[in-house]
Amino acid sequence: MGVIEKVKRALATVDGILPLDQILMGDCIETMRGLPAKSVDLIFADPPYNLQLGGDLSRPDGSHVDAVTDDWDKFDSLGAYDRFTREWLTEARRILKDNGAIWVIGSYHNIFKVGSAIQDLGYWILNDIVWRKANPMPNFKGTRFTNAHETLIWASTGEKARYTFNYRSMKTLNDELQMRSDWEFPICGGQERLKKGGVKVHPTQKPEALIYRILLACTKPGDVVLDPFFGTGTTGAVAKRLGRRWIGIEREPVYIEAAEERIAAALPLDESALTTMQSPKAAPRVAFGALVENGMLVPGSMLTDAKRRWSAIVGADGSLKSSCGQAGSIHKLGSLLQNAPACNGWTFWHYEAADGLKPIDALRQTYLLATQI
Amino acid sequence: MGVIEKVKRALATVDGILPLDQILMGDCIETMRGLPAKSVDLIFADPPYNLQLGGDLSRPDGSHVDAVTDDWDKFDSLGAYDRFTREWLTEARRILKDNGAIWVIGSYHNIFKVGSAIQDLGYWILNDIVWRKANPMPNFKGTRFTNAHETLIWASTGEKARYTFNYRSMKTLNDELQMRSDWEFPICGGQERLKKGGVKVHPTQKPEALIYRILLACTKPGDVVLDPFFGTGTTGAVAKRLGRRWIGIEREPVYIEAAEERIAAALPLDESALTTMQSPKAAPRVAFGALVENGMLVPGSMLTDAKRRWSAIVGADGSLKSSCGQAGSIHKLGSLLQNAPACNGWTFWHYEAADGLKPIDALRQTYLLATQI
DNA sequence: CTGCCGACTGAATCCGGTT
DNA sequence: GAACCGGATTCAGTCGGCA
Repeated sequence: MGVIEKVKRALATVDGILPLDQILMGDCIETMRGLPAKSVDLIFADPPYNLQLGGDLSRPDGSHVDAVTDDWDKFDSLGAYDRFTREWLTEARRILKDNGAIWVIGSYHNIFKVGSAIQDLGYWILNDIVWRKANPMPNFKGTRFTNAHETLIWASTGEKARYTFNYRSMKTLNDELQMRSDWEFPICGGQERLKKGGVKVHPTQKPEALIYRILLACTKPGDVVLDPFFGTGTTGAVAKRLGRRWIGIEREPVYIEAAEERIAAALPLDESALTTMQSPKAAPRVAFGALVENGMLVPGSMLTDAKRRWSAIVGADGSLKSSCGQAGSIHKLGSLLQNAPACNGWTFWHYEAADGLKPIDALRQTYLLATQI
Repeated sequence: MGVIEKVKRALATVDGILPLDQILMGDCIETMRGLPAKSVDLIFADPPYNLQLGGDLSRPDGSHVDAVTDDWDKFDSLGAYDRFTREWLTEARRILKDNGAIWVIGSYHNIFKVGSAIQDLGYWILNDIVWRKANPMPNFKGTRFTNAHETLIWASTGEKARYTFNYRSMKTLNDELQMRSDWEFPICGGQERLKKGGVKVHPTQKPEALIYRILLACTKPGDVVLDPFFGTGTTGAVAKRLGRRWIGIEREPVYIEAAEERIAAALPLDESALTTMQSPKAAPRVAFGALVENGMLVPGSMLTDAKRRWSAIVGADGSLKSSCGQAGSIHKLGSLLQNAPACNGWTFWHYEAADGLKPIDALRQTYLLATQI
């Protein structure tokens, strides 16, 4: 640990001052002990899964599967993993504000231990969320079902605790349907996947779209998000983009270095580039929010109707806000402004393209083309 | 309990004879204790979820836990549910054959306790499966994500245990793609939903399609399926349709009555429909040498791989010899040349047919057809 | 510049019968 | 029970090379 980190941790401990927008190098549990009680709004945690892989695995074509063999995923026994889980979850609950909440992601290897501990420690589960992978690794030997999803648990600090849930944002993001407990995203790859010398920096980097949705749903701008298993800093990068404050805890200097660089390059929303995220596999129906989530339309950009009589600003959740303060989905705001009973937002709203005004439906078509074929 | 049931249970206990295709009335755990060890092939269990609903929780002895009003009670109910879960899962493991398996369905209220117990008791989790509800109940208050799925756990009796998985059947069922761990079905309604006087008989009747896929994937015709929380007998009805034997345990006479009626009306599929896609493993083994013996390949002829990178000469004994002097079976030489841990010689090696290069597996298929019919 | 083809890859508890 | 060895087994997507 460097001098600066030591000073930061000392400050955090003695004065109750949070080391915001920083990575604390060190052991997860020990470092959490140095953070003040009831001080953060949200915790996102991607702990080791305790995979217990047997021998090598090869594909039908004979090539070798690159497994997660890192030391940080090794535990002596199921009991040891259980104790580790309960220890960090205990610290997490101490650090959370009363109205805070926690998200934990895992697979069947560990999520039942995590969920069980969460319940035992007095948290109150609000939902379990399924991340359906659009492109999971197949089961090469044909011995089981393709392991095509991971599970997230969302819990408040207790049964009576209040918590943040931006219901409208989620509904708008999902094209005016309630957001369900099953979410589909592709695994993290392509440009988004951090590499060094052509080799992936971290074996289990999570997609930004996943964290984006969580932070959008469960935090307000300015809220403090703690990630005790920071890795290469997906949580930090998304928090910065969304105007949230963040704290990361990470043990491995290699990951920290990659994360620092990555977060420094991340742009807050109104400046962020068009291609920050990978396209997800498209559902037949495209939610307007998906275009925003995937960077095809930048939050803060302006839409108008074809004759530029009305204009509106795109929100981070895929909502639109007009200059006179009205807001809603693309369809709802269109009908409001025109004082019409209904409106097809896809053809009504236009964006400024390089070669002139175009309906946002063109973006939807592009999106479909990019993701369907 | 009627006299007949008593006699049946006595038989099961004393003689190790299974009471097949019958509903045993009684407490789940107590009745399971009367069944012989290592006697059933599959257990499907839909235990009560009633963890956080206050007074609905039943203790293992059948008594009801009072409404949860304070922390002490909450801990007590959580602990009571945990003990109940571990008790019935312990009996289940005793009853299962070594090569048997168990499926349990639950929601976030109970599935983490169930999964944790399954791991602690020595079962080996094979997959967790997500049932995505096509038509879930919305979250009326808008306070959380729509709870649109339930989770199933599939586990064998231990890490090294064999288990049944009809891979080909599942792949065929899924349009020639591996079956994934996320399944979509509508909730049980319409004609399928059992009603009496317009009121649903059971509050949580599961769709037959769900059980159908499970039994098709994890049992063979004639296998014995036990459902310790039989309810209105979905497991029995599907088992009968699919030509599997079944045993149900249920406490409530109302459910039993509905189940008996329902199962009596269920029609078995005829045998031809039960013939599912076979794994190649089930086909008789053909020695490569047999093809040579039968003149389908002439000793001295040349085989190559699909890209003609390697070639070898067929020996009179069905061995292959490469130009660089290496020799062995079709599999061994394939792996040697490629420097791979393993190789399926049937698909690796090709012969020169009239219409181009073909895998020698085609010859095997011809041979099988000629000798089987 | 585009389009096609091949190589590569991702949190994976990944074989089974016979000697 | 260990060792042997026959032989079954993959989906979606990205990226680079080449025509």
